[in-house]
Amino acid sequence: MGRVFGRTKGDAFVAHEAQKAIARQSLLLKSLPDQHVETLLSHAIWRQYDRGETIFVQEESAQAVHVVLAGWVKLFRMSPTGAEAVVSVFTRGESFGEAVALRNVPYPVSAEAVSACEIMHIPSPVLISLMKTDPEIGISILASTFTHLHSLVSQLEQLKAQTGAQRVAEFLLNLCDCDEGACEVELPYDKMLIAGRLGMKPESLSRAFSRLKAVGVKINRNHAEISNIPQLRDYADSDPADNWGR
Amino acid sequence: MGRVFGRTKGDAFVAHEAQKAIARQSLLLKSLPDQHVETLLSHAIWRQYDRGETIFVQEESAQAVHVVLAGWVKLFRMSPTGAEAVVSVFTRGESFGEAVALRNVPYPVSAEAVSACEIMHIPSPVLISLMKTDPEIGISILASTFTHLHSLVSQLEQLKAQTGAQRVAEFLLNLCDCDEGACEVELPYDKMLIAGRLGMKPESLSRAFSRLKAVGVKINRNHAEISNIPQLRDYADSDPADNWGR
DNA sequence: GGCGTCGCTTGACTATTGTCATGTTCCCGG
DNA sequence: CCGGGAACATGACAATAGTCAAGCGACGCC
Repeated sequence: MGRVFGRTKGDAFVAHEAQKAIARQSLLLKSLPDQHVETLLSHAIWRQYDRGETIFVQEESAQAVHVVLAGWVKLFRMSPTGAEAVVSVFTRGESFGEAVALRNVPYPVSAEAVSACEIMHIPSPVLISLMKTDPEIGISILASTFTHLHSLVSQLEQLKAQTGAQRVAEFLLNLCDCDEGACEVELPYDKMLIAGRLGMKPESLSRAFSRLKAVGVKINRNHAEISNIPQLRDYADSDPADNWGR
Repeated sequence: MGRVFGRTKGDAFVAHEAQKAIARQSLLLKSLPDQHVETLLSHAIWRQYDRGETIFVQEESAQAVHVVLAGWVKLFRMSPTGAEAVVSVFTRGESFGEAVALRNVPYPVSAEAVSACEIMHIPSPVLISLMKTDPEIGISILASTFTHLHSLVSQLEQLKAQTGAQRVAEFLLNLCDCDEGACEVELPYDKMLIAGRLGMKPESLSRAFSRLKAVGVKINRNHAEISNIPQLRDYADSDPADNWGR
């Protein structure tokens, strides 16, 4: 199998139109003029990764921006003691590594495929040279970066101000399309990862799910039923200090 | 007093050279060509704020990038229940609001002066027009933004992987100049804010300080003595699960 | 088709943190 | 110099989350 760079980091493939279409719809590219998009697509490196494969590791220096076309990718940090902190989880149409790629600094996190993945890598020199011809590209990159910044801020707020069960409730609510009545959703990746993403242990996640039964949530394998969305939202935003019935 | 825009948001003042010098050394400006720096300085709005004064609030739309010249500023989020989550605390030479200013989107956080402050505001139109002439500006802004991103990632890791006392230990270590032997530092702002910044209640911070006595830390008012920096670092990075002597 | 691994759940126990109440000290304004 | 209030410390208690251990069940591999 053709290993690019001779490293065991993903197998190269040739992009089909369907894959390019996904890339075009990504937050990073969708607001750029077509001409630039085509340039970027034609210089991109396309790879697929198996579940568990490493995409890059902390401290490695950044050479590309990554756009997920299919599958799920987690960004995480290892603390000196070996504890893993999941920083974010990305899927189809999302991109990461923007701010790092342009500065040639080391990644602050590691990235790993948590399911089979297809990823498009845009080499940073391509991006930089294009940016010199059109500052609009810079704005686009800033937009993506800001989205990440925003999501990190939200996570911080949640960790600091909510209990585990409440964070799980918000997680479920984000999965729902509708915003009232009942809803059924599939959990997008396994519970161990969900636990990590929400800053808790798998055991605590299990218990959080049990607790949510009281506010009309039923979990079966990776399938979740929410009987009353507003009720769940109330729970998620309620003050843990108030003695909520229970 | 001359309220700019007729709002009660800071008093305008005319910048002295000393203040401009601080601005020039800020991460945001220091790598830019002199010519651009002068343009930005000459278009900047200079204001001072009293302790407790609001600089901007969440949801307000961003119109400028902010550079702290003196004093301390906190960025925080209010959860629906009224709990406050401190996202970051900035001081002399640091800037915030870069990513938001360029997109004209609402701030995800509120900003408040926690001590008397002097702040330089660079209106975003000035920045944007300059960016169109020189994409290097975009890179500079991305650099600042990346620094914030990185610090948020570190905070997330700490919150997810360390106990309160360990976070306090890291906080103290960041305050030290030296990296071995003993050290004395002043706590830069009051303990309530430190507690917020580290994601805990003031009571927990008090207890964390007591605990740190066991690893050679003495706190007296806002003065801290660390008798052995490597020992403290070991403590901060040790695994809470291991039964560390105690 | 059996079997082992791994993800997941549950229970018992411990540790950490938040909450509430109380008391001290310090700072600021009369 | 004397209150009054805010910041801070401390104790008792409750709630929450982590740890350890055991057990279940699905999936893949031989």
